[in-house]
Amino acid sequence: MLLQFREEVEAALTDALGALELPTDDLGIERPPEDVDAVLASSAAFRAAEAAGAPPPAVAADVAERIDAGDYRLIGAVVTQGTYVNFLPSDAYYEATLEAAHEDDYGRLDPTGESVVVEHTSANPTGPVHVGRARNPIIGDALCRLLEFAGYDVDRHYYVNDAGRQMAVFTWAYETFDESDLPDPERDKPDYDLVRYYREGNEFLEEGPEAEVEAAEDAIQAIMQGLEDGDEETFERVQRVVDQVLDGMRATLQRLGVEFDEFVKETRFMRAGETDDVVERLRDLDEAVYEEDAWQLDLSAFGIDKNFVFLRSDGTTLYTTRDIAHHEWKFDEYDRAITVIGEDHQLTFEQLRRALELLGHDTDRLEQLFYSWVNLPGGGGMSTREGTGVDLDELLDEAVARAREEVEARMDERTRGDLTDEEVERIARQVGIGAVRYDVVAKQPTKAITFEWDRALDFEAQSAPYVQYVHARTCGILERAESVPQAVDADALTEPKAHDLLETIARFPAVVEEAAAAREPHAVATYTREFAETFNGFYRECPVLDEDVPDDLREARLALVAAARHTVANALYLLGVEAPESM
RNA sequence: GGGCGUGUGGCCUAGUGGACAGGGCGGGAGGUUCCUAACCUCCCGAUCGCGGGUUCGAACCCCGCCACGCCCGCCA
Repeated sequence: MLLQFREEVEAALTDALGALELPTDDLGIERPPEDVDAVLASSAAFRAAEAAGAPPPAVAADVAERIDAGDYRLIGAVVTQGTYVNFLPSDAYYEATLEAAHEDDYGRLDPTGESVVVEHTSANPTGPVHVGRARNPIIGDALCRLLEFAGYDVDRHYYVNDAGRQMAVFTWAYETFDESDLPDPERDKPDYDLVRYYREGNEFLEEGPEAEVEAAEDAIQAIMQGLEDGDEETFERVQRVVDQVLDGMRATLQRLGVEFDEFVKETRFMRAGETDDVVERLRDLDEAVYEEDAWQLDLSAFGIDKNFVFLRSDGTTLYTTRDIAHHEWKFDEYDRAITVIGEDHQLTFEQLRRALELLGHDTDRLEQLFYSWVNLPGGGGMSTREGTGVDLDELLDEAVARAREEVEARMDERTRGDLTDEEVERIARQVGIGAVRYDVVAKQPTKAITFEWDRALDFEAQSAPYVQYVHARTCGILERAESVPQAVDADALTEPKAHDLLETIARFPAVVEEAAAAREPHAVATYTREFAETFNGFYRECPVLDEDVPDDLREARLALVAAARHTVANALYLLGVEAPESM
């Protein structure tokens, strides 16, 4: 309802400033500090003071004077506080909020008619997903949920790098080494099984006897050439490895609640000839240069000193060359393309963007969301090839185990019956996985983070369980009440804490709109925290089911709790954090 | 050396031009015969990396510097 309130405030301010012959280009609408009793405020008087030839507070008073709250449905009163013009809500504002949030899908915005493909994760199918990469699926999936909720038509893609040198090495290693020479897999999953060959192969290439390494390089080269030439048998050999590893990785991502609409393989753009076509067109560009037997693009006009090599001297293409074909396909199929990608790919992505621009594409349709790496304490990075780091499976196991301990520790203090084993397991899973996702999604992606068990799995305040607990509380109340009233009178809700809660609920659709527009899922996490705090304030001061509560008040408070439940459930959904009905 | 990013109490973090910088962790003091205490209340604690500039007003914009991260491969 805040969105509608804002529209009224805009209209009111525009009219008032216009009537006073003051500029209306910057209305200065903002959200006031917590202790100010207004939904929105305007700081326009600061800037209008000079034009008005009067001190700012006097201008604010004039503006407020000009606005008749009675002309508006949602604005209850307009008051000044110093230079600020504050807009207070009407009874109808609370009424309308309660009514809107009665719906299960409260906060969902109207379809925009715009299609967008979000590519995220896209980790090379070389082995188990580790924590260093875990930011990508978590941020990417939250972004997808957010955009979809905000009315976009979203497709989720995982781009599979199945054609690079890495995969050629992997395929060669898989076909060359014998399982009996490898260590036992860390888990009974195909990605853990196969990564042993990949690691063994890389080690061999680095430290093996020179002559044998040379022979291996020939074999690897043959695989790459086979892919480039569209050789079916080579494709199948590589796919045998790729598909197995991918199955394992997909299973891990599924534990996190992350799923995709499509796994797009880069070989697809080689088989049908799109990549060759891209090479042709790049070669025809004025910026194309042929140096040291390789075709390159001179991007110095864009401030990129490093030449972008798009065709190796051996005639094979590079990752980014294939990615150009991939993105041309995205441009054909979707209105917008967003890629969630590690900051270490910034230069490559810039080269991709510029190349696409030179090929005549409108690259404003291409967006990227960079996140920085997760490091290990002590400064080490995580590498699949070297086998360093913490596997995502390991993190999730540990998270659930710690959550289980927490649930069991709280069993003794429970005032309401024991939990069954299934319930303990369900809560542990929801809380453990939720804590991991929340911890990652709540932070700005550009900030570097260092992985620490205790911090990642802290179930105290400002974590998923804190918010999940609020959801469980709403469910607890509603379950006991048995029925939620259909039509209620919001006028019965007079306490400040009830109004605070309604105002916070009213903000939700605006939070969705702004977070989606800015591509900032973490803003939703910030909101859930504020929401939980506000709900707990209401919970403390406004009993719902107490015998002393009169019927009409009880009904109104029940409706408010139902509205709160829909809001927090949807907010958690956007973050990919499950909303337990009890915990 | 160049490019991109980050710098907010002891630690983590929100806040991209406006009302005393908001939370959490930690430390201290309290709260439950009452809808789930994974909760709440109060207290302790900040030269918003440093220096300049723009502005009525700067954590936020501009310039310089410092620190840290990432990139600068015919890898992905």
